[in-house]
Amino acid sequence: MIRLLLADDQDLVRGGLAALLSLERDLDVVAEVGRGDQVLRAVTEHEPDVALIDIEMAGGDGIDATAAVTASGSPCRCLIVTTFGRPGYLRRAMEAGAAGFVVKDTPADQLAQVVRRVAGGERVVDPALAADSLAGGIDPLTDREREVLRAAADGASVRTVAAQLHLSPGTVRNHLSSAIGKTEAENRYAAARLARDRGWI
Amino acid sequence: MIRLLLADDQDLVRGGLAALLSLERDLDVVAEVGRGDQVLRAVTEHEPDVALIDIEMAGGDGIDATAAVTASGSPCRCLIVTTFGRPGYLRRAMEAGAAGFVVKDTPADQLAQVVRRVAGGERVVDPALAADSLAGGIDPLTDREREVLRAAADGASVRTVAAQLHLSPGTVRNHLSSAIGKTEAENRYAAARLARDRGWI
DNA sequence: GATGCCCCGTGACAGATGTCAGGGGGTCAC
DNA sequence: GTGACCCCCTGACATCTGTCACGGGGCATC
Repeated sequence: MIRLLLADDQDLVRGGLAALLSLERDLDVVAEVGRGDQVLRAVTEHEPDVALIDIEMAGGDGIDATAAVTASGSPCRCLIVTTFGRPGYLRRAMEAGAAGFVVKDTPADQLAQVVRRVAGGERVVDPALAADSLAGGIDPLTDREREVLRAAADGASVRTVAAQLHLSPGTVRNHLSSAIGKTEAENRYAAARLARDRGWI
Repeated sequence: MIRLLLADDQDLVRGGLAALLSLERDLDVVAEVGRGDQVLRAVTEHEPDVALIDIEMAGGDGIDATAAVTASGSPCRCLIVTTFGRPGYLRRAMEAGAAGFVVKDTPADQLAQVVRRVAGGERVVDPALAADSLAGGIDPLTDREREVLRAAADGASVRTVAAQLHLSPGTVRNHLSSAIGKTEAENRYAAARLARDRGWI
């Protein structure tokens, strides 16, 4: 039997996945959690072979949870199952020690097979996504640029961002301008959107 | 037997819901679709009693799909099952003739009961959401304002938006200004974010 | 020590943006 | 037919934004 942990903040999705995977004779869902920061504890407590982890969860990023499991030295293998196939997510997940990465568009009948391969020691990555990730290139932004872009992403004025980060307005504008140039966007908002889609911020 | 149609663009979620609902003896999933614009055809073809429809789908809004089913005169009752509990979504769904509205945070073991109640003729609405909806107020935007705001939301320039909607740049700026005023936002992007969170666009 | 990169800041410029006043046209309800 | 809306457009204005040139300081690496 392959023991599974499910981490997803949407109850219906989690329950659905549990029902789906329980149809397989060799799979056993031994625990479910609804928050990223509960993953590690559940892993140590229930000792699953594979943890299926969503990225965007209330209460902690799934990638952080993956990193925590990896750092703990647990033999549990983390399989990211996420809505958003952003190249940056894939890269960050792999850096965090994930053993697999699939998007929720994956056909339902393939999930069990992916779980088995991950449990068997393989690394399983959505092939289309892997290509995107290579094509998308690496993050050209500096730490400050990321920070400023993130702060400005939802429409805050330059003055607000400057006050928030304890910078002069001119400096904020310079960082934004630089980020806009690097992303080849038309303005800060398009730049923020691009950076987010690529998983840079 | 209650006949069900599932509409969700994420294969894993759809498959999970199907597995979950198939555990119930009185429920029968007779069809699945992955696009909003395929809902109506599937309804006429398979004649389900209840259609579970996601809102945010590739290939057509679930609310539009609900409206189409309602307009067709089909006896099929539409139950919106969505990630985002935005007040405006609820209102729009109800206007489109939805018979129920639940978020994906709903406990998995309650879904079947909701489906039965909807099939039985009840209107079932997430209670917390209904309260939000009443508190959130109604959409003050005009059709044009919504359209312009949506087009400008991801960073397109005024010129681009104007060309896209066949308007003069000045008119676009006037609509945007009006929308900004109504949402009490600082700029178009903050206005777009606010309007989206409230389900207005 | 020189070079390179990043950070922080200033000043200046063109162009974009948000706002306002004003005008013409359409539709709908009273 | 008179308002009350909404739509579309114009022109003008102050402000914000994106860009550039320039400087100083810190911290690496060679």
